[in-house]
Amino acid sequence: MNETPGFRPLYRQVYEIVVRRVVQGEWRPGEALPSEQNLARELGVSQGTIRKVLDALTAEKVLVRHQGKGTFIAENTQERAQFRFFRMARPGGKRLSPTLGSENVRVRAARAPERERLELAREARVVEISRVRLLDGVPAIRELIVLAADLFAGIEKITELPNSLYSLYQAKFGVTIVTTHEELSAQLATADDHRQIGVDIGSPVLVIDRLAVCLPERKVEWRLSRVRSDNLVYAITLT
Amino acid sequence: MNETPGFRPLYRQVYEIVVRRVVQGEWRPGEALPSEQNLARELGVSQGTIRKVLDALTAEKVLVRHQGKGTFIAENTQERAQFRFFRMARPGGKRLSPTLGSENVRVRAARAPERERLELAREARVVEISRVRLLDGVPAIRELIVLAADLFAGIEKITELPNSLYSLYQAKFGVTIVTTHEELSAQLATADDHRQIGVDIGSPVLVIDRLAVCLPERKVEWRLSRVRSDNLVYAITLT
DNA sequence: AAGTGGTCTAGACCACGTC
DNA sequence: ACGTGGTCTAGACCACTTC
Repeated sequence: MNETPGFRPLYRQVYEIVVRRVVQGEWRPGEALPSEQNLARELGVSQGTIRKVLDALTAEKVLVRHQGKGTFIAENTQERAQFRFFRMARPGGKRLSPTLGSENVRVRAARAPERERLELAREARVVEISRVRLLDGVPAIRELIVLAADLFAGIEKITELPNSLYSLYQAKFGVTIVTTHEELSAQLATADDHRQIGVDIGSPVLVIDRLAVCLPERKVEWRLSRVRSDNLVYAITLT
Repeated sequence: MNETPGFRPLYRQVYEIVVRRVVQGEWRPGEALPSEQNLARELGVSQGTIRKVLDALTAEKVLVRHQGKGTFIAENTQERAQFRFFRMARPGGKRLSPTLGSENVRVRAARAPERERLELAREARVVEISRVRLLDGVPAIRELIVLAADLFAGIEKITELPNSLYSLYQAKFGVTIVTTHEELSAQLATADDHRQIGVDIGSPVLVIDRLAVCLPERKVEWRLSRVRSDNLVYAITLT
């Protein structure tokens, strides 16, 4: 008579404990966690069990481990965040990093489609960021970003937003993006595209509709990017 | 004085042994491998070590494991291969499965760009497959597929190619695709696009340039897909 | 009941980085 | 020399499947 209706392995519980402590900011980005031995003793489990947890969080890119040094909170540094979630490249090769063109930030009430995508309450507010980014100095991307305002209080007061917003989210607001869902399509350039990124009206643009999810599972950012498609590709490896 | 110039952990060597046996077809797709205990004994390592290897191959989707039953060679069934490497969907939701429109297969000498992409010798031959695929019954995708002919001898004699070629590659030619590199861009529909998938000339199409890599690392397929972009997206989750 | 993968432990030793 | 993560082992027990 073994019912075991809700069997949950020990490492699962330990995983949740560690995640909670990471999310609460017990260790800052770049800082080291206690060693495996110490964590194991502290939580009353064996080294093998805590190891399984730390390895899982490393696979999720929440932690980084260095043999001989320790286990650290992963830093969403500019470069790292860039190469992880920004996937534009030249055909056949070199990954690109965008630089900032112009930007515009405002806080306003959420509209219906935004509430739906971000799963917000009726009276919720959002931060809207619209900006133009350059590739090799040429205007190439239009971005419209919508954030759940409750998580990013005061972001509109930051004058110069960094290149990679995800490192800002982590450093200033404690929001770690771990997953994004993207939908790509091809569309024709509009008059606005022409004005902002200089493409001819009716030329092809790649449109990326992205929903970003943070560590304690929550949808926090909706981003629409329109990218000029001349001599430029979205590069991805599936495994 | 410990030089350890080429230190390689035991599980690495075991991994290569198991991969070799899988590639040589010692077990057929769907068939069970020996149990962990038996494999461990056979290879002279502990259960923990063989376990690490089998878990890695499971992560690579080469094996599938079922508690209480055993470890099996993963089958690239139609549905599975579809959902793994075919990423078209309706906006906001439902993944789609294509069906076959028309197809055309021929074997010919490799051209220069094909030799370069597939890393083929000067005198190599390739299989060229061009086909049109339907989504919900409507012509939607033009595919041009180029294969290294030496691995797929006789494929041109197969009259009706299956929906997912990757399951065919595995079942009939022992080629297991494990990775693909894709480059996406937006382009304008050509006269050929109009003829074959019915889009207006000058409307936007999503172009996917894919290079597929099989298990003992080798580039085996180059595929160019042109997809109509009305009410259709390429859906992907980044982690 | 028997066999499989999944979990968990305790302990040993190794490679790496730092002091 | 020391502490860290990385590897490897041996053994126990658990949950799941099949007979």
